Amino acid sequence: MARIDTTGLGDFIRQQRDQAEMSLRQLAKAADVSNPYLSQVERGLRRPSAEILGRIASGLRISAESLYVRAGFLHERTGDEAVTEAIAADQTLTERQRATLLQIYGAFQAENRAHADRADTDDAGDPGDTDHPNREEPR
Amino acid sequence: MARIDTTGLGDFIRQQRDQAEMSLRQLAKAADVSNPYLSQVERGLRRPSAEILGRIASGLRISAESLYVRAGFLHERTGDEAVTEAIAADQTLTERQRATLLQIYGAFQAENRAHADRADTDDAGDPGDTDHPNREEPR
DNA sequence: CCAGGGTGCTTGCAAATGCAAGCGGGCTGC
DNA sequence: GCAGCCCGCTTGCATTTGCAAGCACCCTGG
Repeated sequence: MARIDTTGLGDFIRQQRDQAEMSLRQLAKAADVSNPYLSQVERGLRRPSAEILGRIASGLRISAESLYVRAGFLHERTGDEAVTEAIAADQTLTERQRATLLQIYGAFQAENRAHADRADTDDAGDPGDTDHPNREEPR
Repeated sequence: MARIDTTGLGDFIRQQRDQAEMSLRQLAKAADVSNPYLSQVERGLRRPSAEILGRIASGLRISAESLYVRAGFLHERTGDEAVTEAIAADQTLTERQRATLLQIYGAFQAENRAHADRADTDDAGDPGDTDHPNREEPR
């Protein structure tokens, strides 16, 4: 009983597979992975390599990143981390432009924090009533 | 025989290691990976698992993502994709703030494009792969 | 000269990955 | 009944990962 215990990853995969209403063999074929191995992965008996993980992700039509995060190969990034990192890493911007963006971003966050602090009493100004679900559609 | 040909990943790691002025053994220790194995990885003889890859990334003080991209486990996201996605997905901002940031970002890019256009005509769209891998700035 | 430490590389070997083949069981239709 | 086709799971087994130990080489310095 080599209890490898990658549970969470396997559960997640199975959950996604159920949600997509695919059988284990269907996903195995779509992901180009043998069905016995996929079965073992889903039950946490085996720890799939990154390549297999990527294929499973593509078979599930989800981003590989989410699986890597689930597998613990990539640490989850909260929204603000993602933004600051992405901006800092963007080589298409000049250093000054990056700094400007980061500054504005920080100001927005500070503003929101201040708002949140005195949330209940004073709610003048920003009518944050409806946030339109814009085109960001997870596929 | 088994020419695995993960070249590009190994070269990238060695290049980053050189740039950080670390010896192979130093990086091996920092990454908690055996030095023979790291040597083989750098020469493209072995294909490291995601876990080892993550450890190497941490030893190099670079993001794990860049290594995954290099290893072909994650498709590359150009800087602007990453930024726009991150901003659009950030739920700590109001819709208006997101729109503002995206607008500013777009303006910066347009500005840079204009600059690049009248800078020189030869450099076509090729994103130079070896220039600046996204090295995170220590804050 | 040669101990001591540095560099990277080669060599077996335990352990893990990933698969082909096969197993038991549940349906449907002939 | 039973042939055919699904479902998921178990079982060997070739291949690969990743490491401990050891090799050859280059510097310093006592």
